[in-house]
Amino acid sequence: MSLRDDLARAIADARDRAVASGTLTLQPDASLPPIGIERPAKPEHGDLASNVAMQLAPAARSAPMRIAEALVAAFEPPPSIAGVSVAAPGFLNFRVDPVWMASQVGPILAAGTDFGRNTASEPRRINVEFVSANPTGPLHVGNARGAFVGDVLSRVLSAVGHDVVREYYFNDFGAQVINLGLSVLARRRGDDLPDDGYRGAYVEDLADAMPDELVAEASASPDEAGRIVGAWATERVRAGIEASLERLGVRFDVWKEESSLHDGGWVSRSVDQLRASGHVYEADGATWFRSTDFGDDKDRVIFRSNGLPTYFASDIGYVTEKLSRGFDELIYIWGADHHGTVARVRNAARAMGHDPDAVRMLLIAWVRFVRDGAEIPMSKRSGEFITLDDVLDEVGVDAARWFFSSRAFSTGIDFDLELAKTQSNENPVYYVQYAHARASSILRHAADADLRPDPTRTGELLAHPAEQALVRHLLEFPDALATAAERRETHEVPRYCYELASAFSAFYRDCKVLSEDADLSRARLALVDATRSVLVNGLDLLGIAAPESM
RNA sequence: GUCCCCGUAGCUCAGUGGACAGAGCAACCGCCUUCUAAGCGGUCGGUCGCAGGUUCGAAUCCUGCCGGGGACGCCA
Repeated sequence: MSLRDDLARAIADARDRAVASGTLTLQPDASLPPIGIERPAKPEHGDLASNVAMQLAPAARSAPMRIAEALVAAFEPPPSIAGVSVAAPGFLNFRVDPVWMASQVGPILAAGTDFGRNTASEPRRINVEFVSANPTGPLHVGNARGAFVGDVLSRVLSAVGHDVVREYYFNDFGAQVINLGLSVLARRRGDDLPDDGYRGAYVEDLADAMPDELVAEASASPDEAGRIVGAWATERVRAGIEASLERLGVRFDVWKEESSLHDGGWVSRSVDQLRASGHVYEADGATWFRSTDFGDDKDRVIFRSNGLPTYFASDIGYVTEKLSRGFDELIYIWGADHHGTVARVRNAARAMGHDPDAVRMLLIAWVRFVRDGAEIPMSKRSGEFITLDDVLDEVGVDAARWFFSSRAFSTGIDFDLELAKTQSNENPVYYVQYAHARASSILRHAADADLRPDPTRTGELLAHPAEQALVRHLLEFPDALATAAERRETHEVPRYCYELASAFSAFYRDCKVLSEDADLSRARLALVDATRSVLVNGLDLLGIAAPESM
C-alpha cells in the first residue's frame, strides 16, 4: 500500500462520511470521480495535493471551496499525514508527517529488490512481441528503438506482477527469403543481382561464407536454389541477430517461426473458423476477410489468386496461436509503418470471438537518423544502412538504452549520430550511475570505519529538508513503476531515476553522512543504502548497469 | 483524396483538465584542504504551430486551418 493509495482511501472515507452526515450532498445519479493525488509543483502547497473537491463540484452542485471544507471536516488522517489545508480554488493540500516519512527508510531497505513490485491489482498473462525484424539482414539502428522499448516494457510489466512472455516473430516463409537466397547465390557466382535483390556488405559476407556443398546443391536443382540458399542464409543472419540482441541485453523467451503457423495448421483452422462465422468470401480467385464488417475501409485478402497466403493470413493464424497459449493480453510492438495492418488484425481477432482490447498494437514512431544535418537512409535492399552494432560501438549500450526508453514511443525523434557521440559523456544516464557509485563509495568508507547502517531511529533523526525530500522520492518509486506499467510507456522510469539521483545529490551536498555523531551517521547510512537499493531497482528496469565506482 | 502520429526554450524531449509551463544539452558566471567536481549553485532562454469552441479552469478536450512524418497493393 503506497502513500498515495493510503491518502486516496482516507479522502474517499471522508467524502462518504460527509455525505452520510449531510454536510455534503451529491446528486442521486452522479458518478463519483476517481480521487486524484498529485505532487504540487510548489513546496509551499504541501507534499501531496488533491483536486477532488473541484472534481466533485458538478455532482454536488456546490462551490469547490465549500466541498473542500466539508471534506476536511470529515477527514481522519492516516498515520502518514500530519496536516491538511484548503487552497483556492478548492485544492486539498496535505503535509506528510516528517517522523513517519523518515521512519519509512527501514521498510524500504527491508523490501530490497521487492520494493515497489507486484502492485498490479489484476496480474495478467501478457505476450510482448517485439523486434521481429525480417531475417534478411543484420539489425540496423532503426530496429533499436523497438528492441529497447519492448525490453524495458517487458521488465516493467513483469515487475508489477504480470506474467510476461517475450516473443520474436521470425519470418522464414515469404518470398523475401528466396530473394535473399538468390541474391547471395548470384554474388557467390559473380552473376548480376536480381532486380530487387539485396545488396550491402553482409550479402557479400554471406556469399563468401557459403560452403561449396551448398553451392553444388543449389546448382543441382535450379528451381529450388533460392529456397535452399535462403534457408541457409536466414539461419545465419538469425544467429547474427541473436548475437546483436544479446549484446543489447535483450532476451526472448520464444522465437516463433512464421512457417510453423502454416505447418501447424493455425492459419487454415483460423480461416475455417472465420469462414464458418461468415466473415470470409471468395472473389476474383482470391480469399477475402470481410474486414469492412468491423469498420475497416476495405476487405483484406487472405489467400491470393495464385493460392499463396498473404502476411495477413499468417497474422490471423498467429493471433489464434498466441491466444491458445492462455494470454490475457497480446502486445505487438510495431513500427509506425505497420499502422495500416492494425485494424485488420484486431478485426480478425474480434471476428473469431476474441476481445479486441486484448490485442494491442503499440506503434513505435520513426527515428530519423541524422549525421551533420542530413538524414541517413535505412534500406536493406539498397544496402545503405548503419548497423546497430556500429552505433553501439560509438555511443555505448547504456547511453542508447537510456536515450530510447526516455522518449514516449509515439513521438518521432531525431537521432544525430555526431551529437550522440559528443553528448554521450554528458548523457543523464551517467548522472544516475554516478549517484549510485557515490552511494556505494560512502557505504565502503563506513564499512572501513566499522559503521553499519541502522534504520531503527531514522524517524527521529532524519528531519533535515534534504533528508525528507530524499525519502519522499524513494516512496514515489512504486507509483512511478505502476504508472509506467498502466500506460504501457517506458519513459516514466528514466525520469524517476533522474529525479531520485538529483534528490540524492542535494542530500549529499547538505548532509555529511559520516560524522562525529555515530547515531546520526548510522541513520544517514541507512538512507544512503535505501537510495542505493532503489537506484538499483530503477536501473534494473532499464537494463542499465549500476556500477559500484566510476 | 482518406486515415494515424507529431508540432512546447537555440537543440533533444517531458507535461494525457488544475495553482506563476519543466528537465537535459548548448551558452554565460561562480564553487574542489572536507564521504567521488561524471558533482553543486546561479544566469540566459517559451505569444505551448495558428484561429475558434467547450469548461470555474485548456499545452492537455472538440472543430477548422498551416507545417513535418507515416500508412493507404492479391509488396514485404
